[in-house]
Amino acid sequence: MINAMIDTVKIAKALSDPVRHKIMLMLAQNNQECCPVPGEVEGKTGLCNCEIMAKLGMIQSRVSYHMKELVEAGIVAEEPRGKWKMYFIKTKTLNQFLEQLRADFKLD
Amino acid sequence: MINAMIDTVKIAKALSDPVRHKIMLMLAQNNQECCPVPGEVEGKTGLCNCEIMAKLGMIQSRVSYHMKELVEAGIVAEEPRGKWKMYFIKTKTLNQFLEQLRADFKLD
DNA sequence: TAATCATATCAAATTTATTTGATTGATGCA
DNA sequence: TGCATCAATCAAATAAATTTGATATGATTA
Repeated sequence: MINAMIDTVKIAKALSDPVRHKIMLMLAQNNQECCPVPGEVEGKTGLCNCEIMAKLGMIQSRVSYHMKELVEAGIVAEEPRGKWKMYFIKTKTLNQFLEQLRADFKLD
Repeated sequence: MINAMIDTVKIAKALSDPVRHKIMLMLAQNNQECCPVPGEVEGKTGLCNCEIMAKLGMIQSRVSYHMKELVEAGIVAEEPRGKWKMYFIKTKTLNQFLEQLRADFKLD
């Protein structure tokens, strides 16, 4: 499979909102408590929408909006689990993002 | 000197605008043509405002606004050179930014 | 000093992003 | 089927970011 082009501006924008940053931290910590079937993608377990709502104390449509932004930026994967939806951090894409920045800005 | 705290959300926001991303790429390429005294910070040469305006074809106040955003995010340094102002990419801070993301998101 | 040049700042206009509450659609279960 | 649950979408409201043109500041030069 050919690597998708990394849109660094788009990913940076996804990470530039405090709510989404918190969500990413949560996803990275592999927490999952409320959903019956823990998911696994790239060796990581995921979170469902309901748990994110609970942890952040935010209403459903707000969480849904931000999850969509993260998915569209390509740094979060989603997978339906019955009427739930599990979200997973896309480690590979984030690594590519960092590599791209490293190359663009000539870092070490 | 103690390392300044890295505000990843703030830096991501700075990088999330296409104009600023272009500017960062330009700064990373060490170009400098129009200014009499090339600057040097962290081993990099810099760019003056006027050259950024010319390269991007943008008016002065617009460039000034974006440079301020980059400086306030901590990823660009500025240094007056007479009536010009030179800008430098802050490689160290960008490296710290990447390291922070790597740790936050448990990347390799 | 006066004029010029480079940049900063400001207010207004515009555009884009975020939040909310309501509604819809889809799934699972009684 | 009918009901309950979870998530997506929509429209409206709000907030934040960006752009522009005008003006101000500060340095250089004639």
